[in-house]
Amino acid sequence: MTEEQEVFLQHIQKKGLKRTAQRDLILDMFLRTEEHLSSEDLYRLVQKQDPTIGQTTVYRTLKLLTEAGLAREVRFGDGVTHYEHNYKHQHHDHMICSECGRIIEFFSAELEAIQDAMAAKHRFQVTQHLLRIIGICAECRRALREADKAQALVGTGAKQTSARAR
Amino acid sequence: MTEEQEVFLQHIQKKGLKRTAQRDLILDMFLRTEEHLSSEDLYRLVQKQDPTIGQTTVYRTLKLLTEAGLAREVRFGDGVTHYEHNYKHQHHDHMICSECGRIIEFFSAELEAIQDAMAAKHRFQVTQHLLRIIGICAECRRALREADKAQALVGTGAKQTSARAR
DNA sequence: CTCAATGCAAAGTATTTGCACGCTC
DNA sequence: GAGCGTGCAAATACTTTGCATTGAG
Repeated sequence: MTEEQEVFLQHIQKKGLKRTAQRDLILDMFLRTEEHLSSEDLYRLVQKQDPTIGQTTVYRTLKLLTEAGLAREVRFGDGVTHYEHNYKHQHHDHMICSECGRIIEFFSAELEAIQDAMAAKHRFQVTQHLLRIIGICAECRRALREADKAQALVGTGAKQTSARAR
Repeated sequence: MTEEQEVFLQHIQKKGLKRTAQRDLILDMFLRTEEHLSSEDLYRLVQKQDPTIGQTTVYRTLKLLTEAGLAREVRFGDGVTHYEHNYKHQHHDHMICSECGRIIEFFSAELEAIQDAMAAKHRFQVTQHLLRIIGICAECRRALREADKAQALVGTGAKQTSARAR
């Protein structure tokens, strides 16, 4: 039994809820995945193990995991709620590449400190914070540069877009 | 004709689009409002001036304003897209009170600098960034403290929620 | 006179809820 | 056994799309 499972059980019991095979499986699949999962993603993973499980249960269980402090909701702005590990995981922020969708996690103690200072200045009691940097990752930048180079060699006036919208 | 209207017209023309009474009105109402508007909010405002205008047009025009650089999409995580002024407005971030929904805008040059430094470290080219601090604002904190105090005086075991969910 | 814009209704997404049945505690 | 949990379908909330009509350039 992992520490996370302990935490989950304790939360379950404290709230007078029940342990079920579905919840166990969903937690298990969630823990195995070190990525940002949407409910849909997790649903698909869980389905492979037990096709009878319902989408609704995954939604509900993710809420439960969030309450228990095991998961954290992250919204990247595409209308889908993603979840990531939150138990004994240091808080971190995200850079999102608008070209390839890659997500880079990073952490800066300075950043955290300044955020806290700003909050204190407004006598605002922080519950959580979320920082999202959107832009173009190193690889996509290189790819784009090469595309432009190729383009320059062709030297025609043909309109080709080297940058794409998301 | 304000500068913003110029910008809008230029964008319209550059893209071979057309100027319409609806677009003018929507832009006008948007400019008059120094708040974070959802499409729904703006729709209601615009309706007062011209009840024949459709929700769809407001959605479409807000996208247009965003393209033109006049508006900026902000998602606070409640599933609704909000828009705020973006033309010659300094970038700023938000603290959101989970009790009353109040939104406090703030800016920190240090914060911006560190974000840029973090991005540079990952050779990530920043397009935009978004920082959201969620917590409890000064007023709600005070209200909650007072509620707790009153509660303590009563001294009963009666369950009263001093904190509310959103 | 052409093509974009509009408004409506319908379709899409993502998520939540009502409900009858099944399973923990 | 009592009540929570489950899966389904339906509902909801926000946003986008198809389409016929209207209107700008």
